[in-house]
This record gives sequence, C-alpha cells and structure tokens, in this order.
Amino acid sequence: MINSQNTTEQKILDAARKVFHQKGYDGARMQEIAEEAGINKSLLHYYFRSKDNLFDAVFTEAMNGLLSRITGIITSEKSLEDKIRYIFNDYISFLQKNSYVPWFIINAVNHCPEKVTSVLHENNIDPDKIFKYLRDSASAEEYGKPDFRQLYVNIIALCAFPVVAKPILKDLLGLTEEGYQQFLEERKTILPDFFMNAIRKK
Amino acid sequence: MINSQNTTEQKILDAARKVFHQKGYDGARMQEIAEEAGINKSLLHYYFRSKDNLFDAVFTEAMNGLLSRITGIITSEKSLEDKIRYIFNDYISFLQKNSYVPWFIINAVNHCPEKVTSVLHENNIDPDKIFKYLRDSASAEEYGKPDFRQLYVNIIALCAFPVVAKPILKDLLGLTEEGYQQFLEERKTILPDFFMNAIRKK
DNA sequence: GTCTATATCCAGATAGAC
DNA sequence: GTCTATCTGGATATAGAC
Repeated sequence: MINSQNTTEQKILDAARKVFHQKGYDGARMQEIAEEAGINKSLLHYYFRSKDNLFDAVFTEAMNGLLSRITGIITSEKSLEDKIRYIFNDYISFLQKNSYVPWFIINAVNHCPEKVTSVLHENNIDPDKIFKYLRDSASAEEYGKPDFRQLYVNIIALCAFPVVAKPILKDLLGLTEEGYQQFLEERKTILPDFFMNAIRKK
Repeated sequence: MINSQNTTEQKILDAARKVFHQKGYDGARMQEIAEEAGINKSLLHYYFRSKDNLFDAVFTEAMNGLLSRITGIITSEKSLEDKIRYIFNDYISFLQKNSYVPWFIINAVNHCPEKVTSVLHENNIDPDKIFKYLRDSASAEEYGKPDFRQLYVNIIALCAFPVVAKPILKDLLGLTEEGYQQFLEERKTILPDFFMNAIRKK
C-alpha cells in the first residue's frame, strides 16, 4: 500500500494502479478495477468521471515518481562516480520492486505521447539544468568532454531495459525466475564499474 | 513492402503488421486492418480464423526477424571489436527503420510470455552457444573474463531502449523529431567506443 | 473468394432507487 | 455514497448470398 488512508477513493486508486500497471490502458477493464477495489463498477464513474480520468491519475503518479527519483539523485551534492554508483543501485532496486512500472510508462507514452509534455512541465523539468548538474560534477581531466545526454540515456537504458524486456531475456538467457532476479542483482555492482570504465579517459 | 506477392493473404499480413506494430494486440481493431488492406472485415476471418491467429503470424515473423539478425552477427567470423562495431551500427539502423518493432515485441511478450519460449525453440536458439561464440572471439589478455550474458544484454539495451522510450526521452532531452533522429545517429559511433572502453582491461 | 447482413458479446457509461 | 438495472456503442465472429 502506497497510501494508507483507506478511503474509497484510495481503494480505487490502489486497484487502478495495480490493473493499469499490468495491463495498460487498452487491456485494463473497469470491471476488473472495481472487483480489485471490492466495490461496484458505477462507483468508479462516481469518483472519476471516465476511464480516461482514472488512467490519467495513475499515469501522472507513475511519471512523477520516476522523474523525482532521477532528478533527485542527479542534482545531489556528490562526485560523478558516487552519483553513478548510487543511481544504478537505487534505480535497479526500485525497478525490481516495481517491475511493471517501466513497461506501463512506455506503453502509456506510445498511446498518448502528448501527456509526457504536460507532466514534464508540471514538474518543472528543465533538460539543460539536468545536464549542467552532471557536467559540473565531472572533472574534464578525468573524463574529457563526453555528451552527457547520451550518457544519461545509457544509464536509464541499462537499468530499465532488462526489466522491460524480462520475458524475452529470461528465455534467451535460459534463466529461471530466481536466476533472472539474481542476474538483475549482479547488475547493481557490474554496471557502475562498466560505466565508469567506459567514460574514464585513458 | 516486405513481401512483393500481392495475393490477398499478403495484403492482409502487410496490413496486420502495420496495425499490430503500432497499436499492439489490445489496441488493434480487425476493422482497421481490413481497411488498411482494402478488403472486407469478414475476409480476415476467412483467411485467418481469428484475431489471435492473425496476431500470432505477425508476432512470430517479428521475433524471427530480430533473432536471426542478432545471432547472425554474433556467430560470424569476426574479432570481438569488429562484431561490436557492426552490431551497434546495424542494429540501430534497423530499429530506426522499424521503430515500432521493439515496442511491439515488448508489448506482446508482456501480453503472453509463453509465446516467446515456443518461438525460441522453433529457431533452435541455444543460449550457451551464443555466449560461447562471444567468449571465443575475445582474448582473455585484452578483456579479462567478463560475464558475456551481461554484456549481451547491455548491447541490446543500449540499442533498443532509446527507440522504445523515444516519446519520453525526446521531451526529457528537449529535442525535436529531427533532433532525436540525429541523437540516434550519433549513437552509432559513440556506443562502440563507449562499449569497447568499458570492457578493455586497464 | 468476396461481399452484406447479422448474431453475440462485452465494454464504458448513465439513471435512479436506497 | 453505494448499489441494481439498463442504455448504447463497438468489438469479434458467423451465416449465407453471389
């Protein structure tokens, strides 16, 4: 339970989160959300006027969660290496616990890309500032002048993709469910070394 | 046009590919596929008994395409560095031209993970063999003994994720459509260096 | 093989009793 | 606020004429 208040509205949001995260907008059914919340279907429409509204609430919540997590770490007062190590560890841990979130987000933004823009705007996300923070924590003698936008995308890709593509990769690597969890666990230590090695000047 | 034969069956498959790739199983409508193919809705059911069957055909085709592309490169007779440079370039180029494919696959396997197993089986994909090929092309003096499963996932992640998450990343980086295409283009040269740097012993 | 017409089902949404 | 009953539209799928 993310919110402990057990009001009906909260029960609905909890149920909607669970169903939308797993099935996406098109796959989710209002009926299923109602059952999950232990209430009647028409109560959903009483609290949230439509499926679209309910979805919006879940989507915005998920986006805000992800964004604050990223920018929080990046804008902290740490050395670049500390930031990198912390990000990989924290981000993979988060995705392990919320394995449906990245798929849900990707699904949602392909469904309606225009919603991304508004959420970013509400959160006052300024791309230039983010990369300035990264650049400022990296000494040019040690790392040269890499493209921090590219590095930023690399970090997210290395963390999120193995979670999003889990069903394929699990089979492709011939791993069991536990084996795959172990595989993700190992990434927490392997990736920081991999990444720091990649960007350090020779 | 992937298949040039202009039989009705091919027209249906071409249309189904287009619609399913963009909307996924849940979002796709038989009506839309019929219109796209320029035929009647009930003809779809004449050729393919159900939506499920039609989807299966499209999914299997997409998976086979991706798999053969990966294993083809990896099992070729090249040095590790040559393979890496070739993979990044070829893979990103392919995804630029087929930008819906990775999303479609990820969506599909989250919808029915059991289908992955059967397709891998049909293609005789043996995980151990793939990583043996990678290991054999890498001298231990130069690269040590890295975990090639992890490296393999890193490669796919670095290529595919920026395409899958394009709507978010585009906004997050503050890029236009053309800017994002340029961003992907740059990755073709940046990633091989990034990756080789990461794995070379110091 | 290809069409029109229709059966069948199930989704989201609303009306109205309590 | 919460329910039952119902409307309405749209989806897959089938029957049957040509």
